[in-house]
Amino acid sequence: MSTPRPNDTRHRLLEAATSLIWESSYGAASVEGICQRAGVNKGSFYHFFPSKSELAMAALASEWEARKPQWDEFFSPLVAPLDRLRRWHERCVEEQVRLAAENGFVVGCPLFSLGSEVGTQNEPIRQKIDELLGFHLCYLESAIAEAHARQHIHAPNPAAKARIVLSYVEGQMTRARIQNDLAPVREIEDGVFDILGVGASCVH
Amino acid sequence: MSTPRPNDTRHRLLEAATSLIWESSYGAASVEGICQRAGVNKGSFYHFFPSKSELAMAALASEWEARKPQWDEFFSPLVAPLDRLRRWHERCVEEQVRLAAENGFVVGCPLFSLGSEVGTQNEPIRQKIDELLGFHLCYLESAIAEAHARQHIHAPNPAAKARIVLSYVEGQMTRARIQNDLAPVREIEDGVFDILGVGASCVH
DNA sequence: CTCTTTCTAAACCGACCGGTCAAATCATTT
DNA sequence: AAATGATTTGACCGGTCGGTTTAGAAAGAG
Repeated sequence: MSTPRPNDTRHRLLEAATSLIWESSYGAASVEGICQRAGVNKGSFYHFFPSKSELAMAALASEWEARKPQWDEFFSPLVAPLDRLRRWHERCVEEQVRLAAENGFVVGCPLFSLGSEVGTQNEPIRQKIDELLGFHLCYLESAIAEAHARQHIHAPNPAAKARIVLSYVEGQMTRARIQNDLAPVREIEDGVFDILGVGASCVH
Repeated sequence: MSTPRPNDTRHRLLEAATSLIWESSYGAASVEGICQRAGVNKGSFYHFFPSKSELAMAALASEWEARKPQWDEFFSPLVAPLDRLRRWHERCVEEQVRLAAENGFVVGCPLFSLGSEVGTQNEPIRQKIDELLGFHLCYLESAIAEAHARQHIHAPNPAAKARIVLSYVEGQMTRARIQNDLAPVREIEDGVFDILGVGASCVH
């Protein structure tokens, strides 16, 4: 009859951590602050997570788990390879616009922000982010390889091209955060297609 | 007769802050730690700088002041435009190799690391980094525009191309930090020339 | 030499940090 | 109803945070 809510507190903590770290930074997001946003006492925090860094890792894993289905959808083989990139970018812009409106400033990509912050300080988190970025790379490489196979673009080395595209995209996301301006996010699509050698007026 | 050393303490603080923030992060670099590395007491710190964030800004300004002559040299009009990029990249790799050996891990670009960490938290620092990244953009755009004018590459919109190259380069630098691997730094040159549409066996 | 300014030393501050704990409460099962 | 384990509470810990304070050393300037 009543709501089942299994592990509601744990879930709220994960969400609070995700949003707080995303908005500010790992160092600036205190355990106290995370608990406050989750409406939870600190004791409960340490009942579910052994430490702040373990929570961060769990939050990363949980975030990816929640996003993966959408990535699979965007990069579905049913979609033309270059359209996969278009839809994916479209979704990124939407999300950044929404978050910027909610928070008052552009937040960019949490993987890059968090990764470059704690990369030299916390090895487990570093590895986790490295793994997740590797997933991103896979999706990109797959689309690029298929676009090349169908001769939509010329990319004889899809893995190398995917690394270029990923670094460019993440660089733009981070520039957007640093400039506090959505423009770099919006121009990602043009930039990616420029990198892939697709004429601006080719499709769509 | 004795060493003149004007403002030696202030200078040591700037250097200590630069290296500590570069290696770890703004949040993780404490005032105490910075003073310790500089061999200075906290009282002296607050004699020269009103706050930690002001020190960070001064350190950024000082760093750029020290680096600018070299940038001007690398991007000198006497050098062929694409060679400017080559030498600049060469210097980046050297520096990252040295720092990685000194610190035990790849540090990447401090502007991006610091910028994405405090971008949403500290507006003055954000603006300062934005300004410095703007300088980088200018150097790149100039070289790209000239390479286009001399028909070494096709880049009818040098400003847009420069933004692509900068984001890619910074993205690779950050990936190097996150992966704790120098490979992304080393492949920047190939990536840049791929983006600029220069055939791999074109020059050099 | 003294006065004044610049700088350094070191103790000190309240706030907050990540993390702990024992007791209380809730939900299940028996 | 009793017992049991999972969950929640809020006070509490030592330590460190960014920053202040005050006394005095150094060093020119008159």
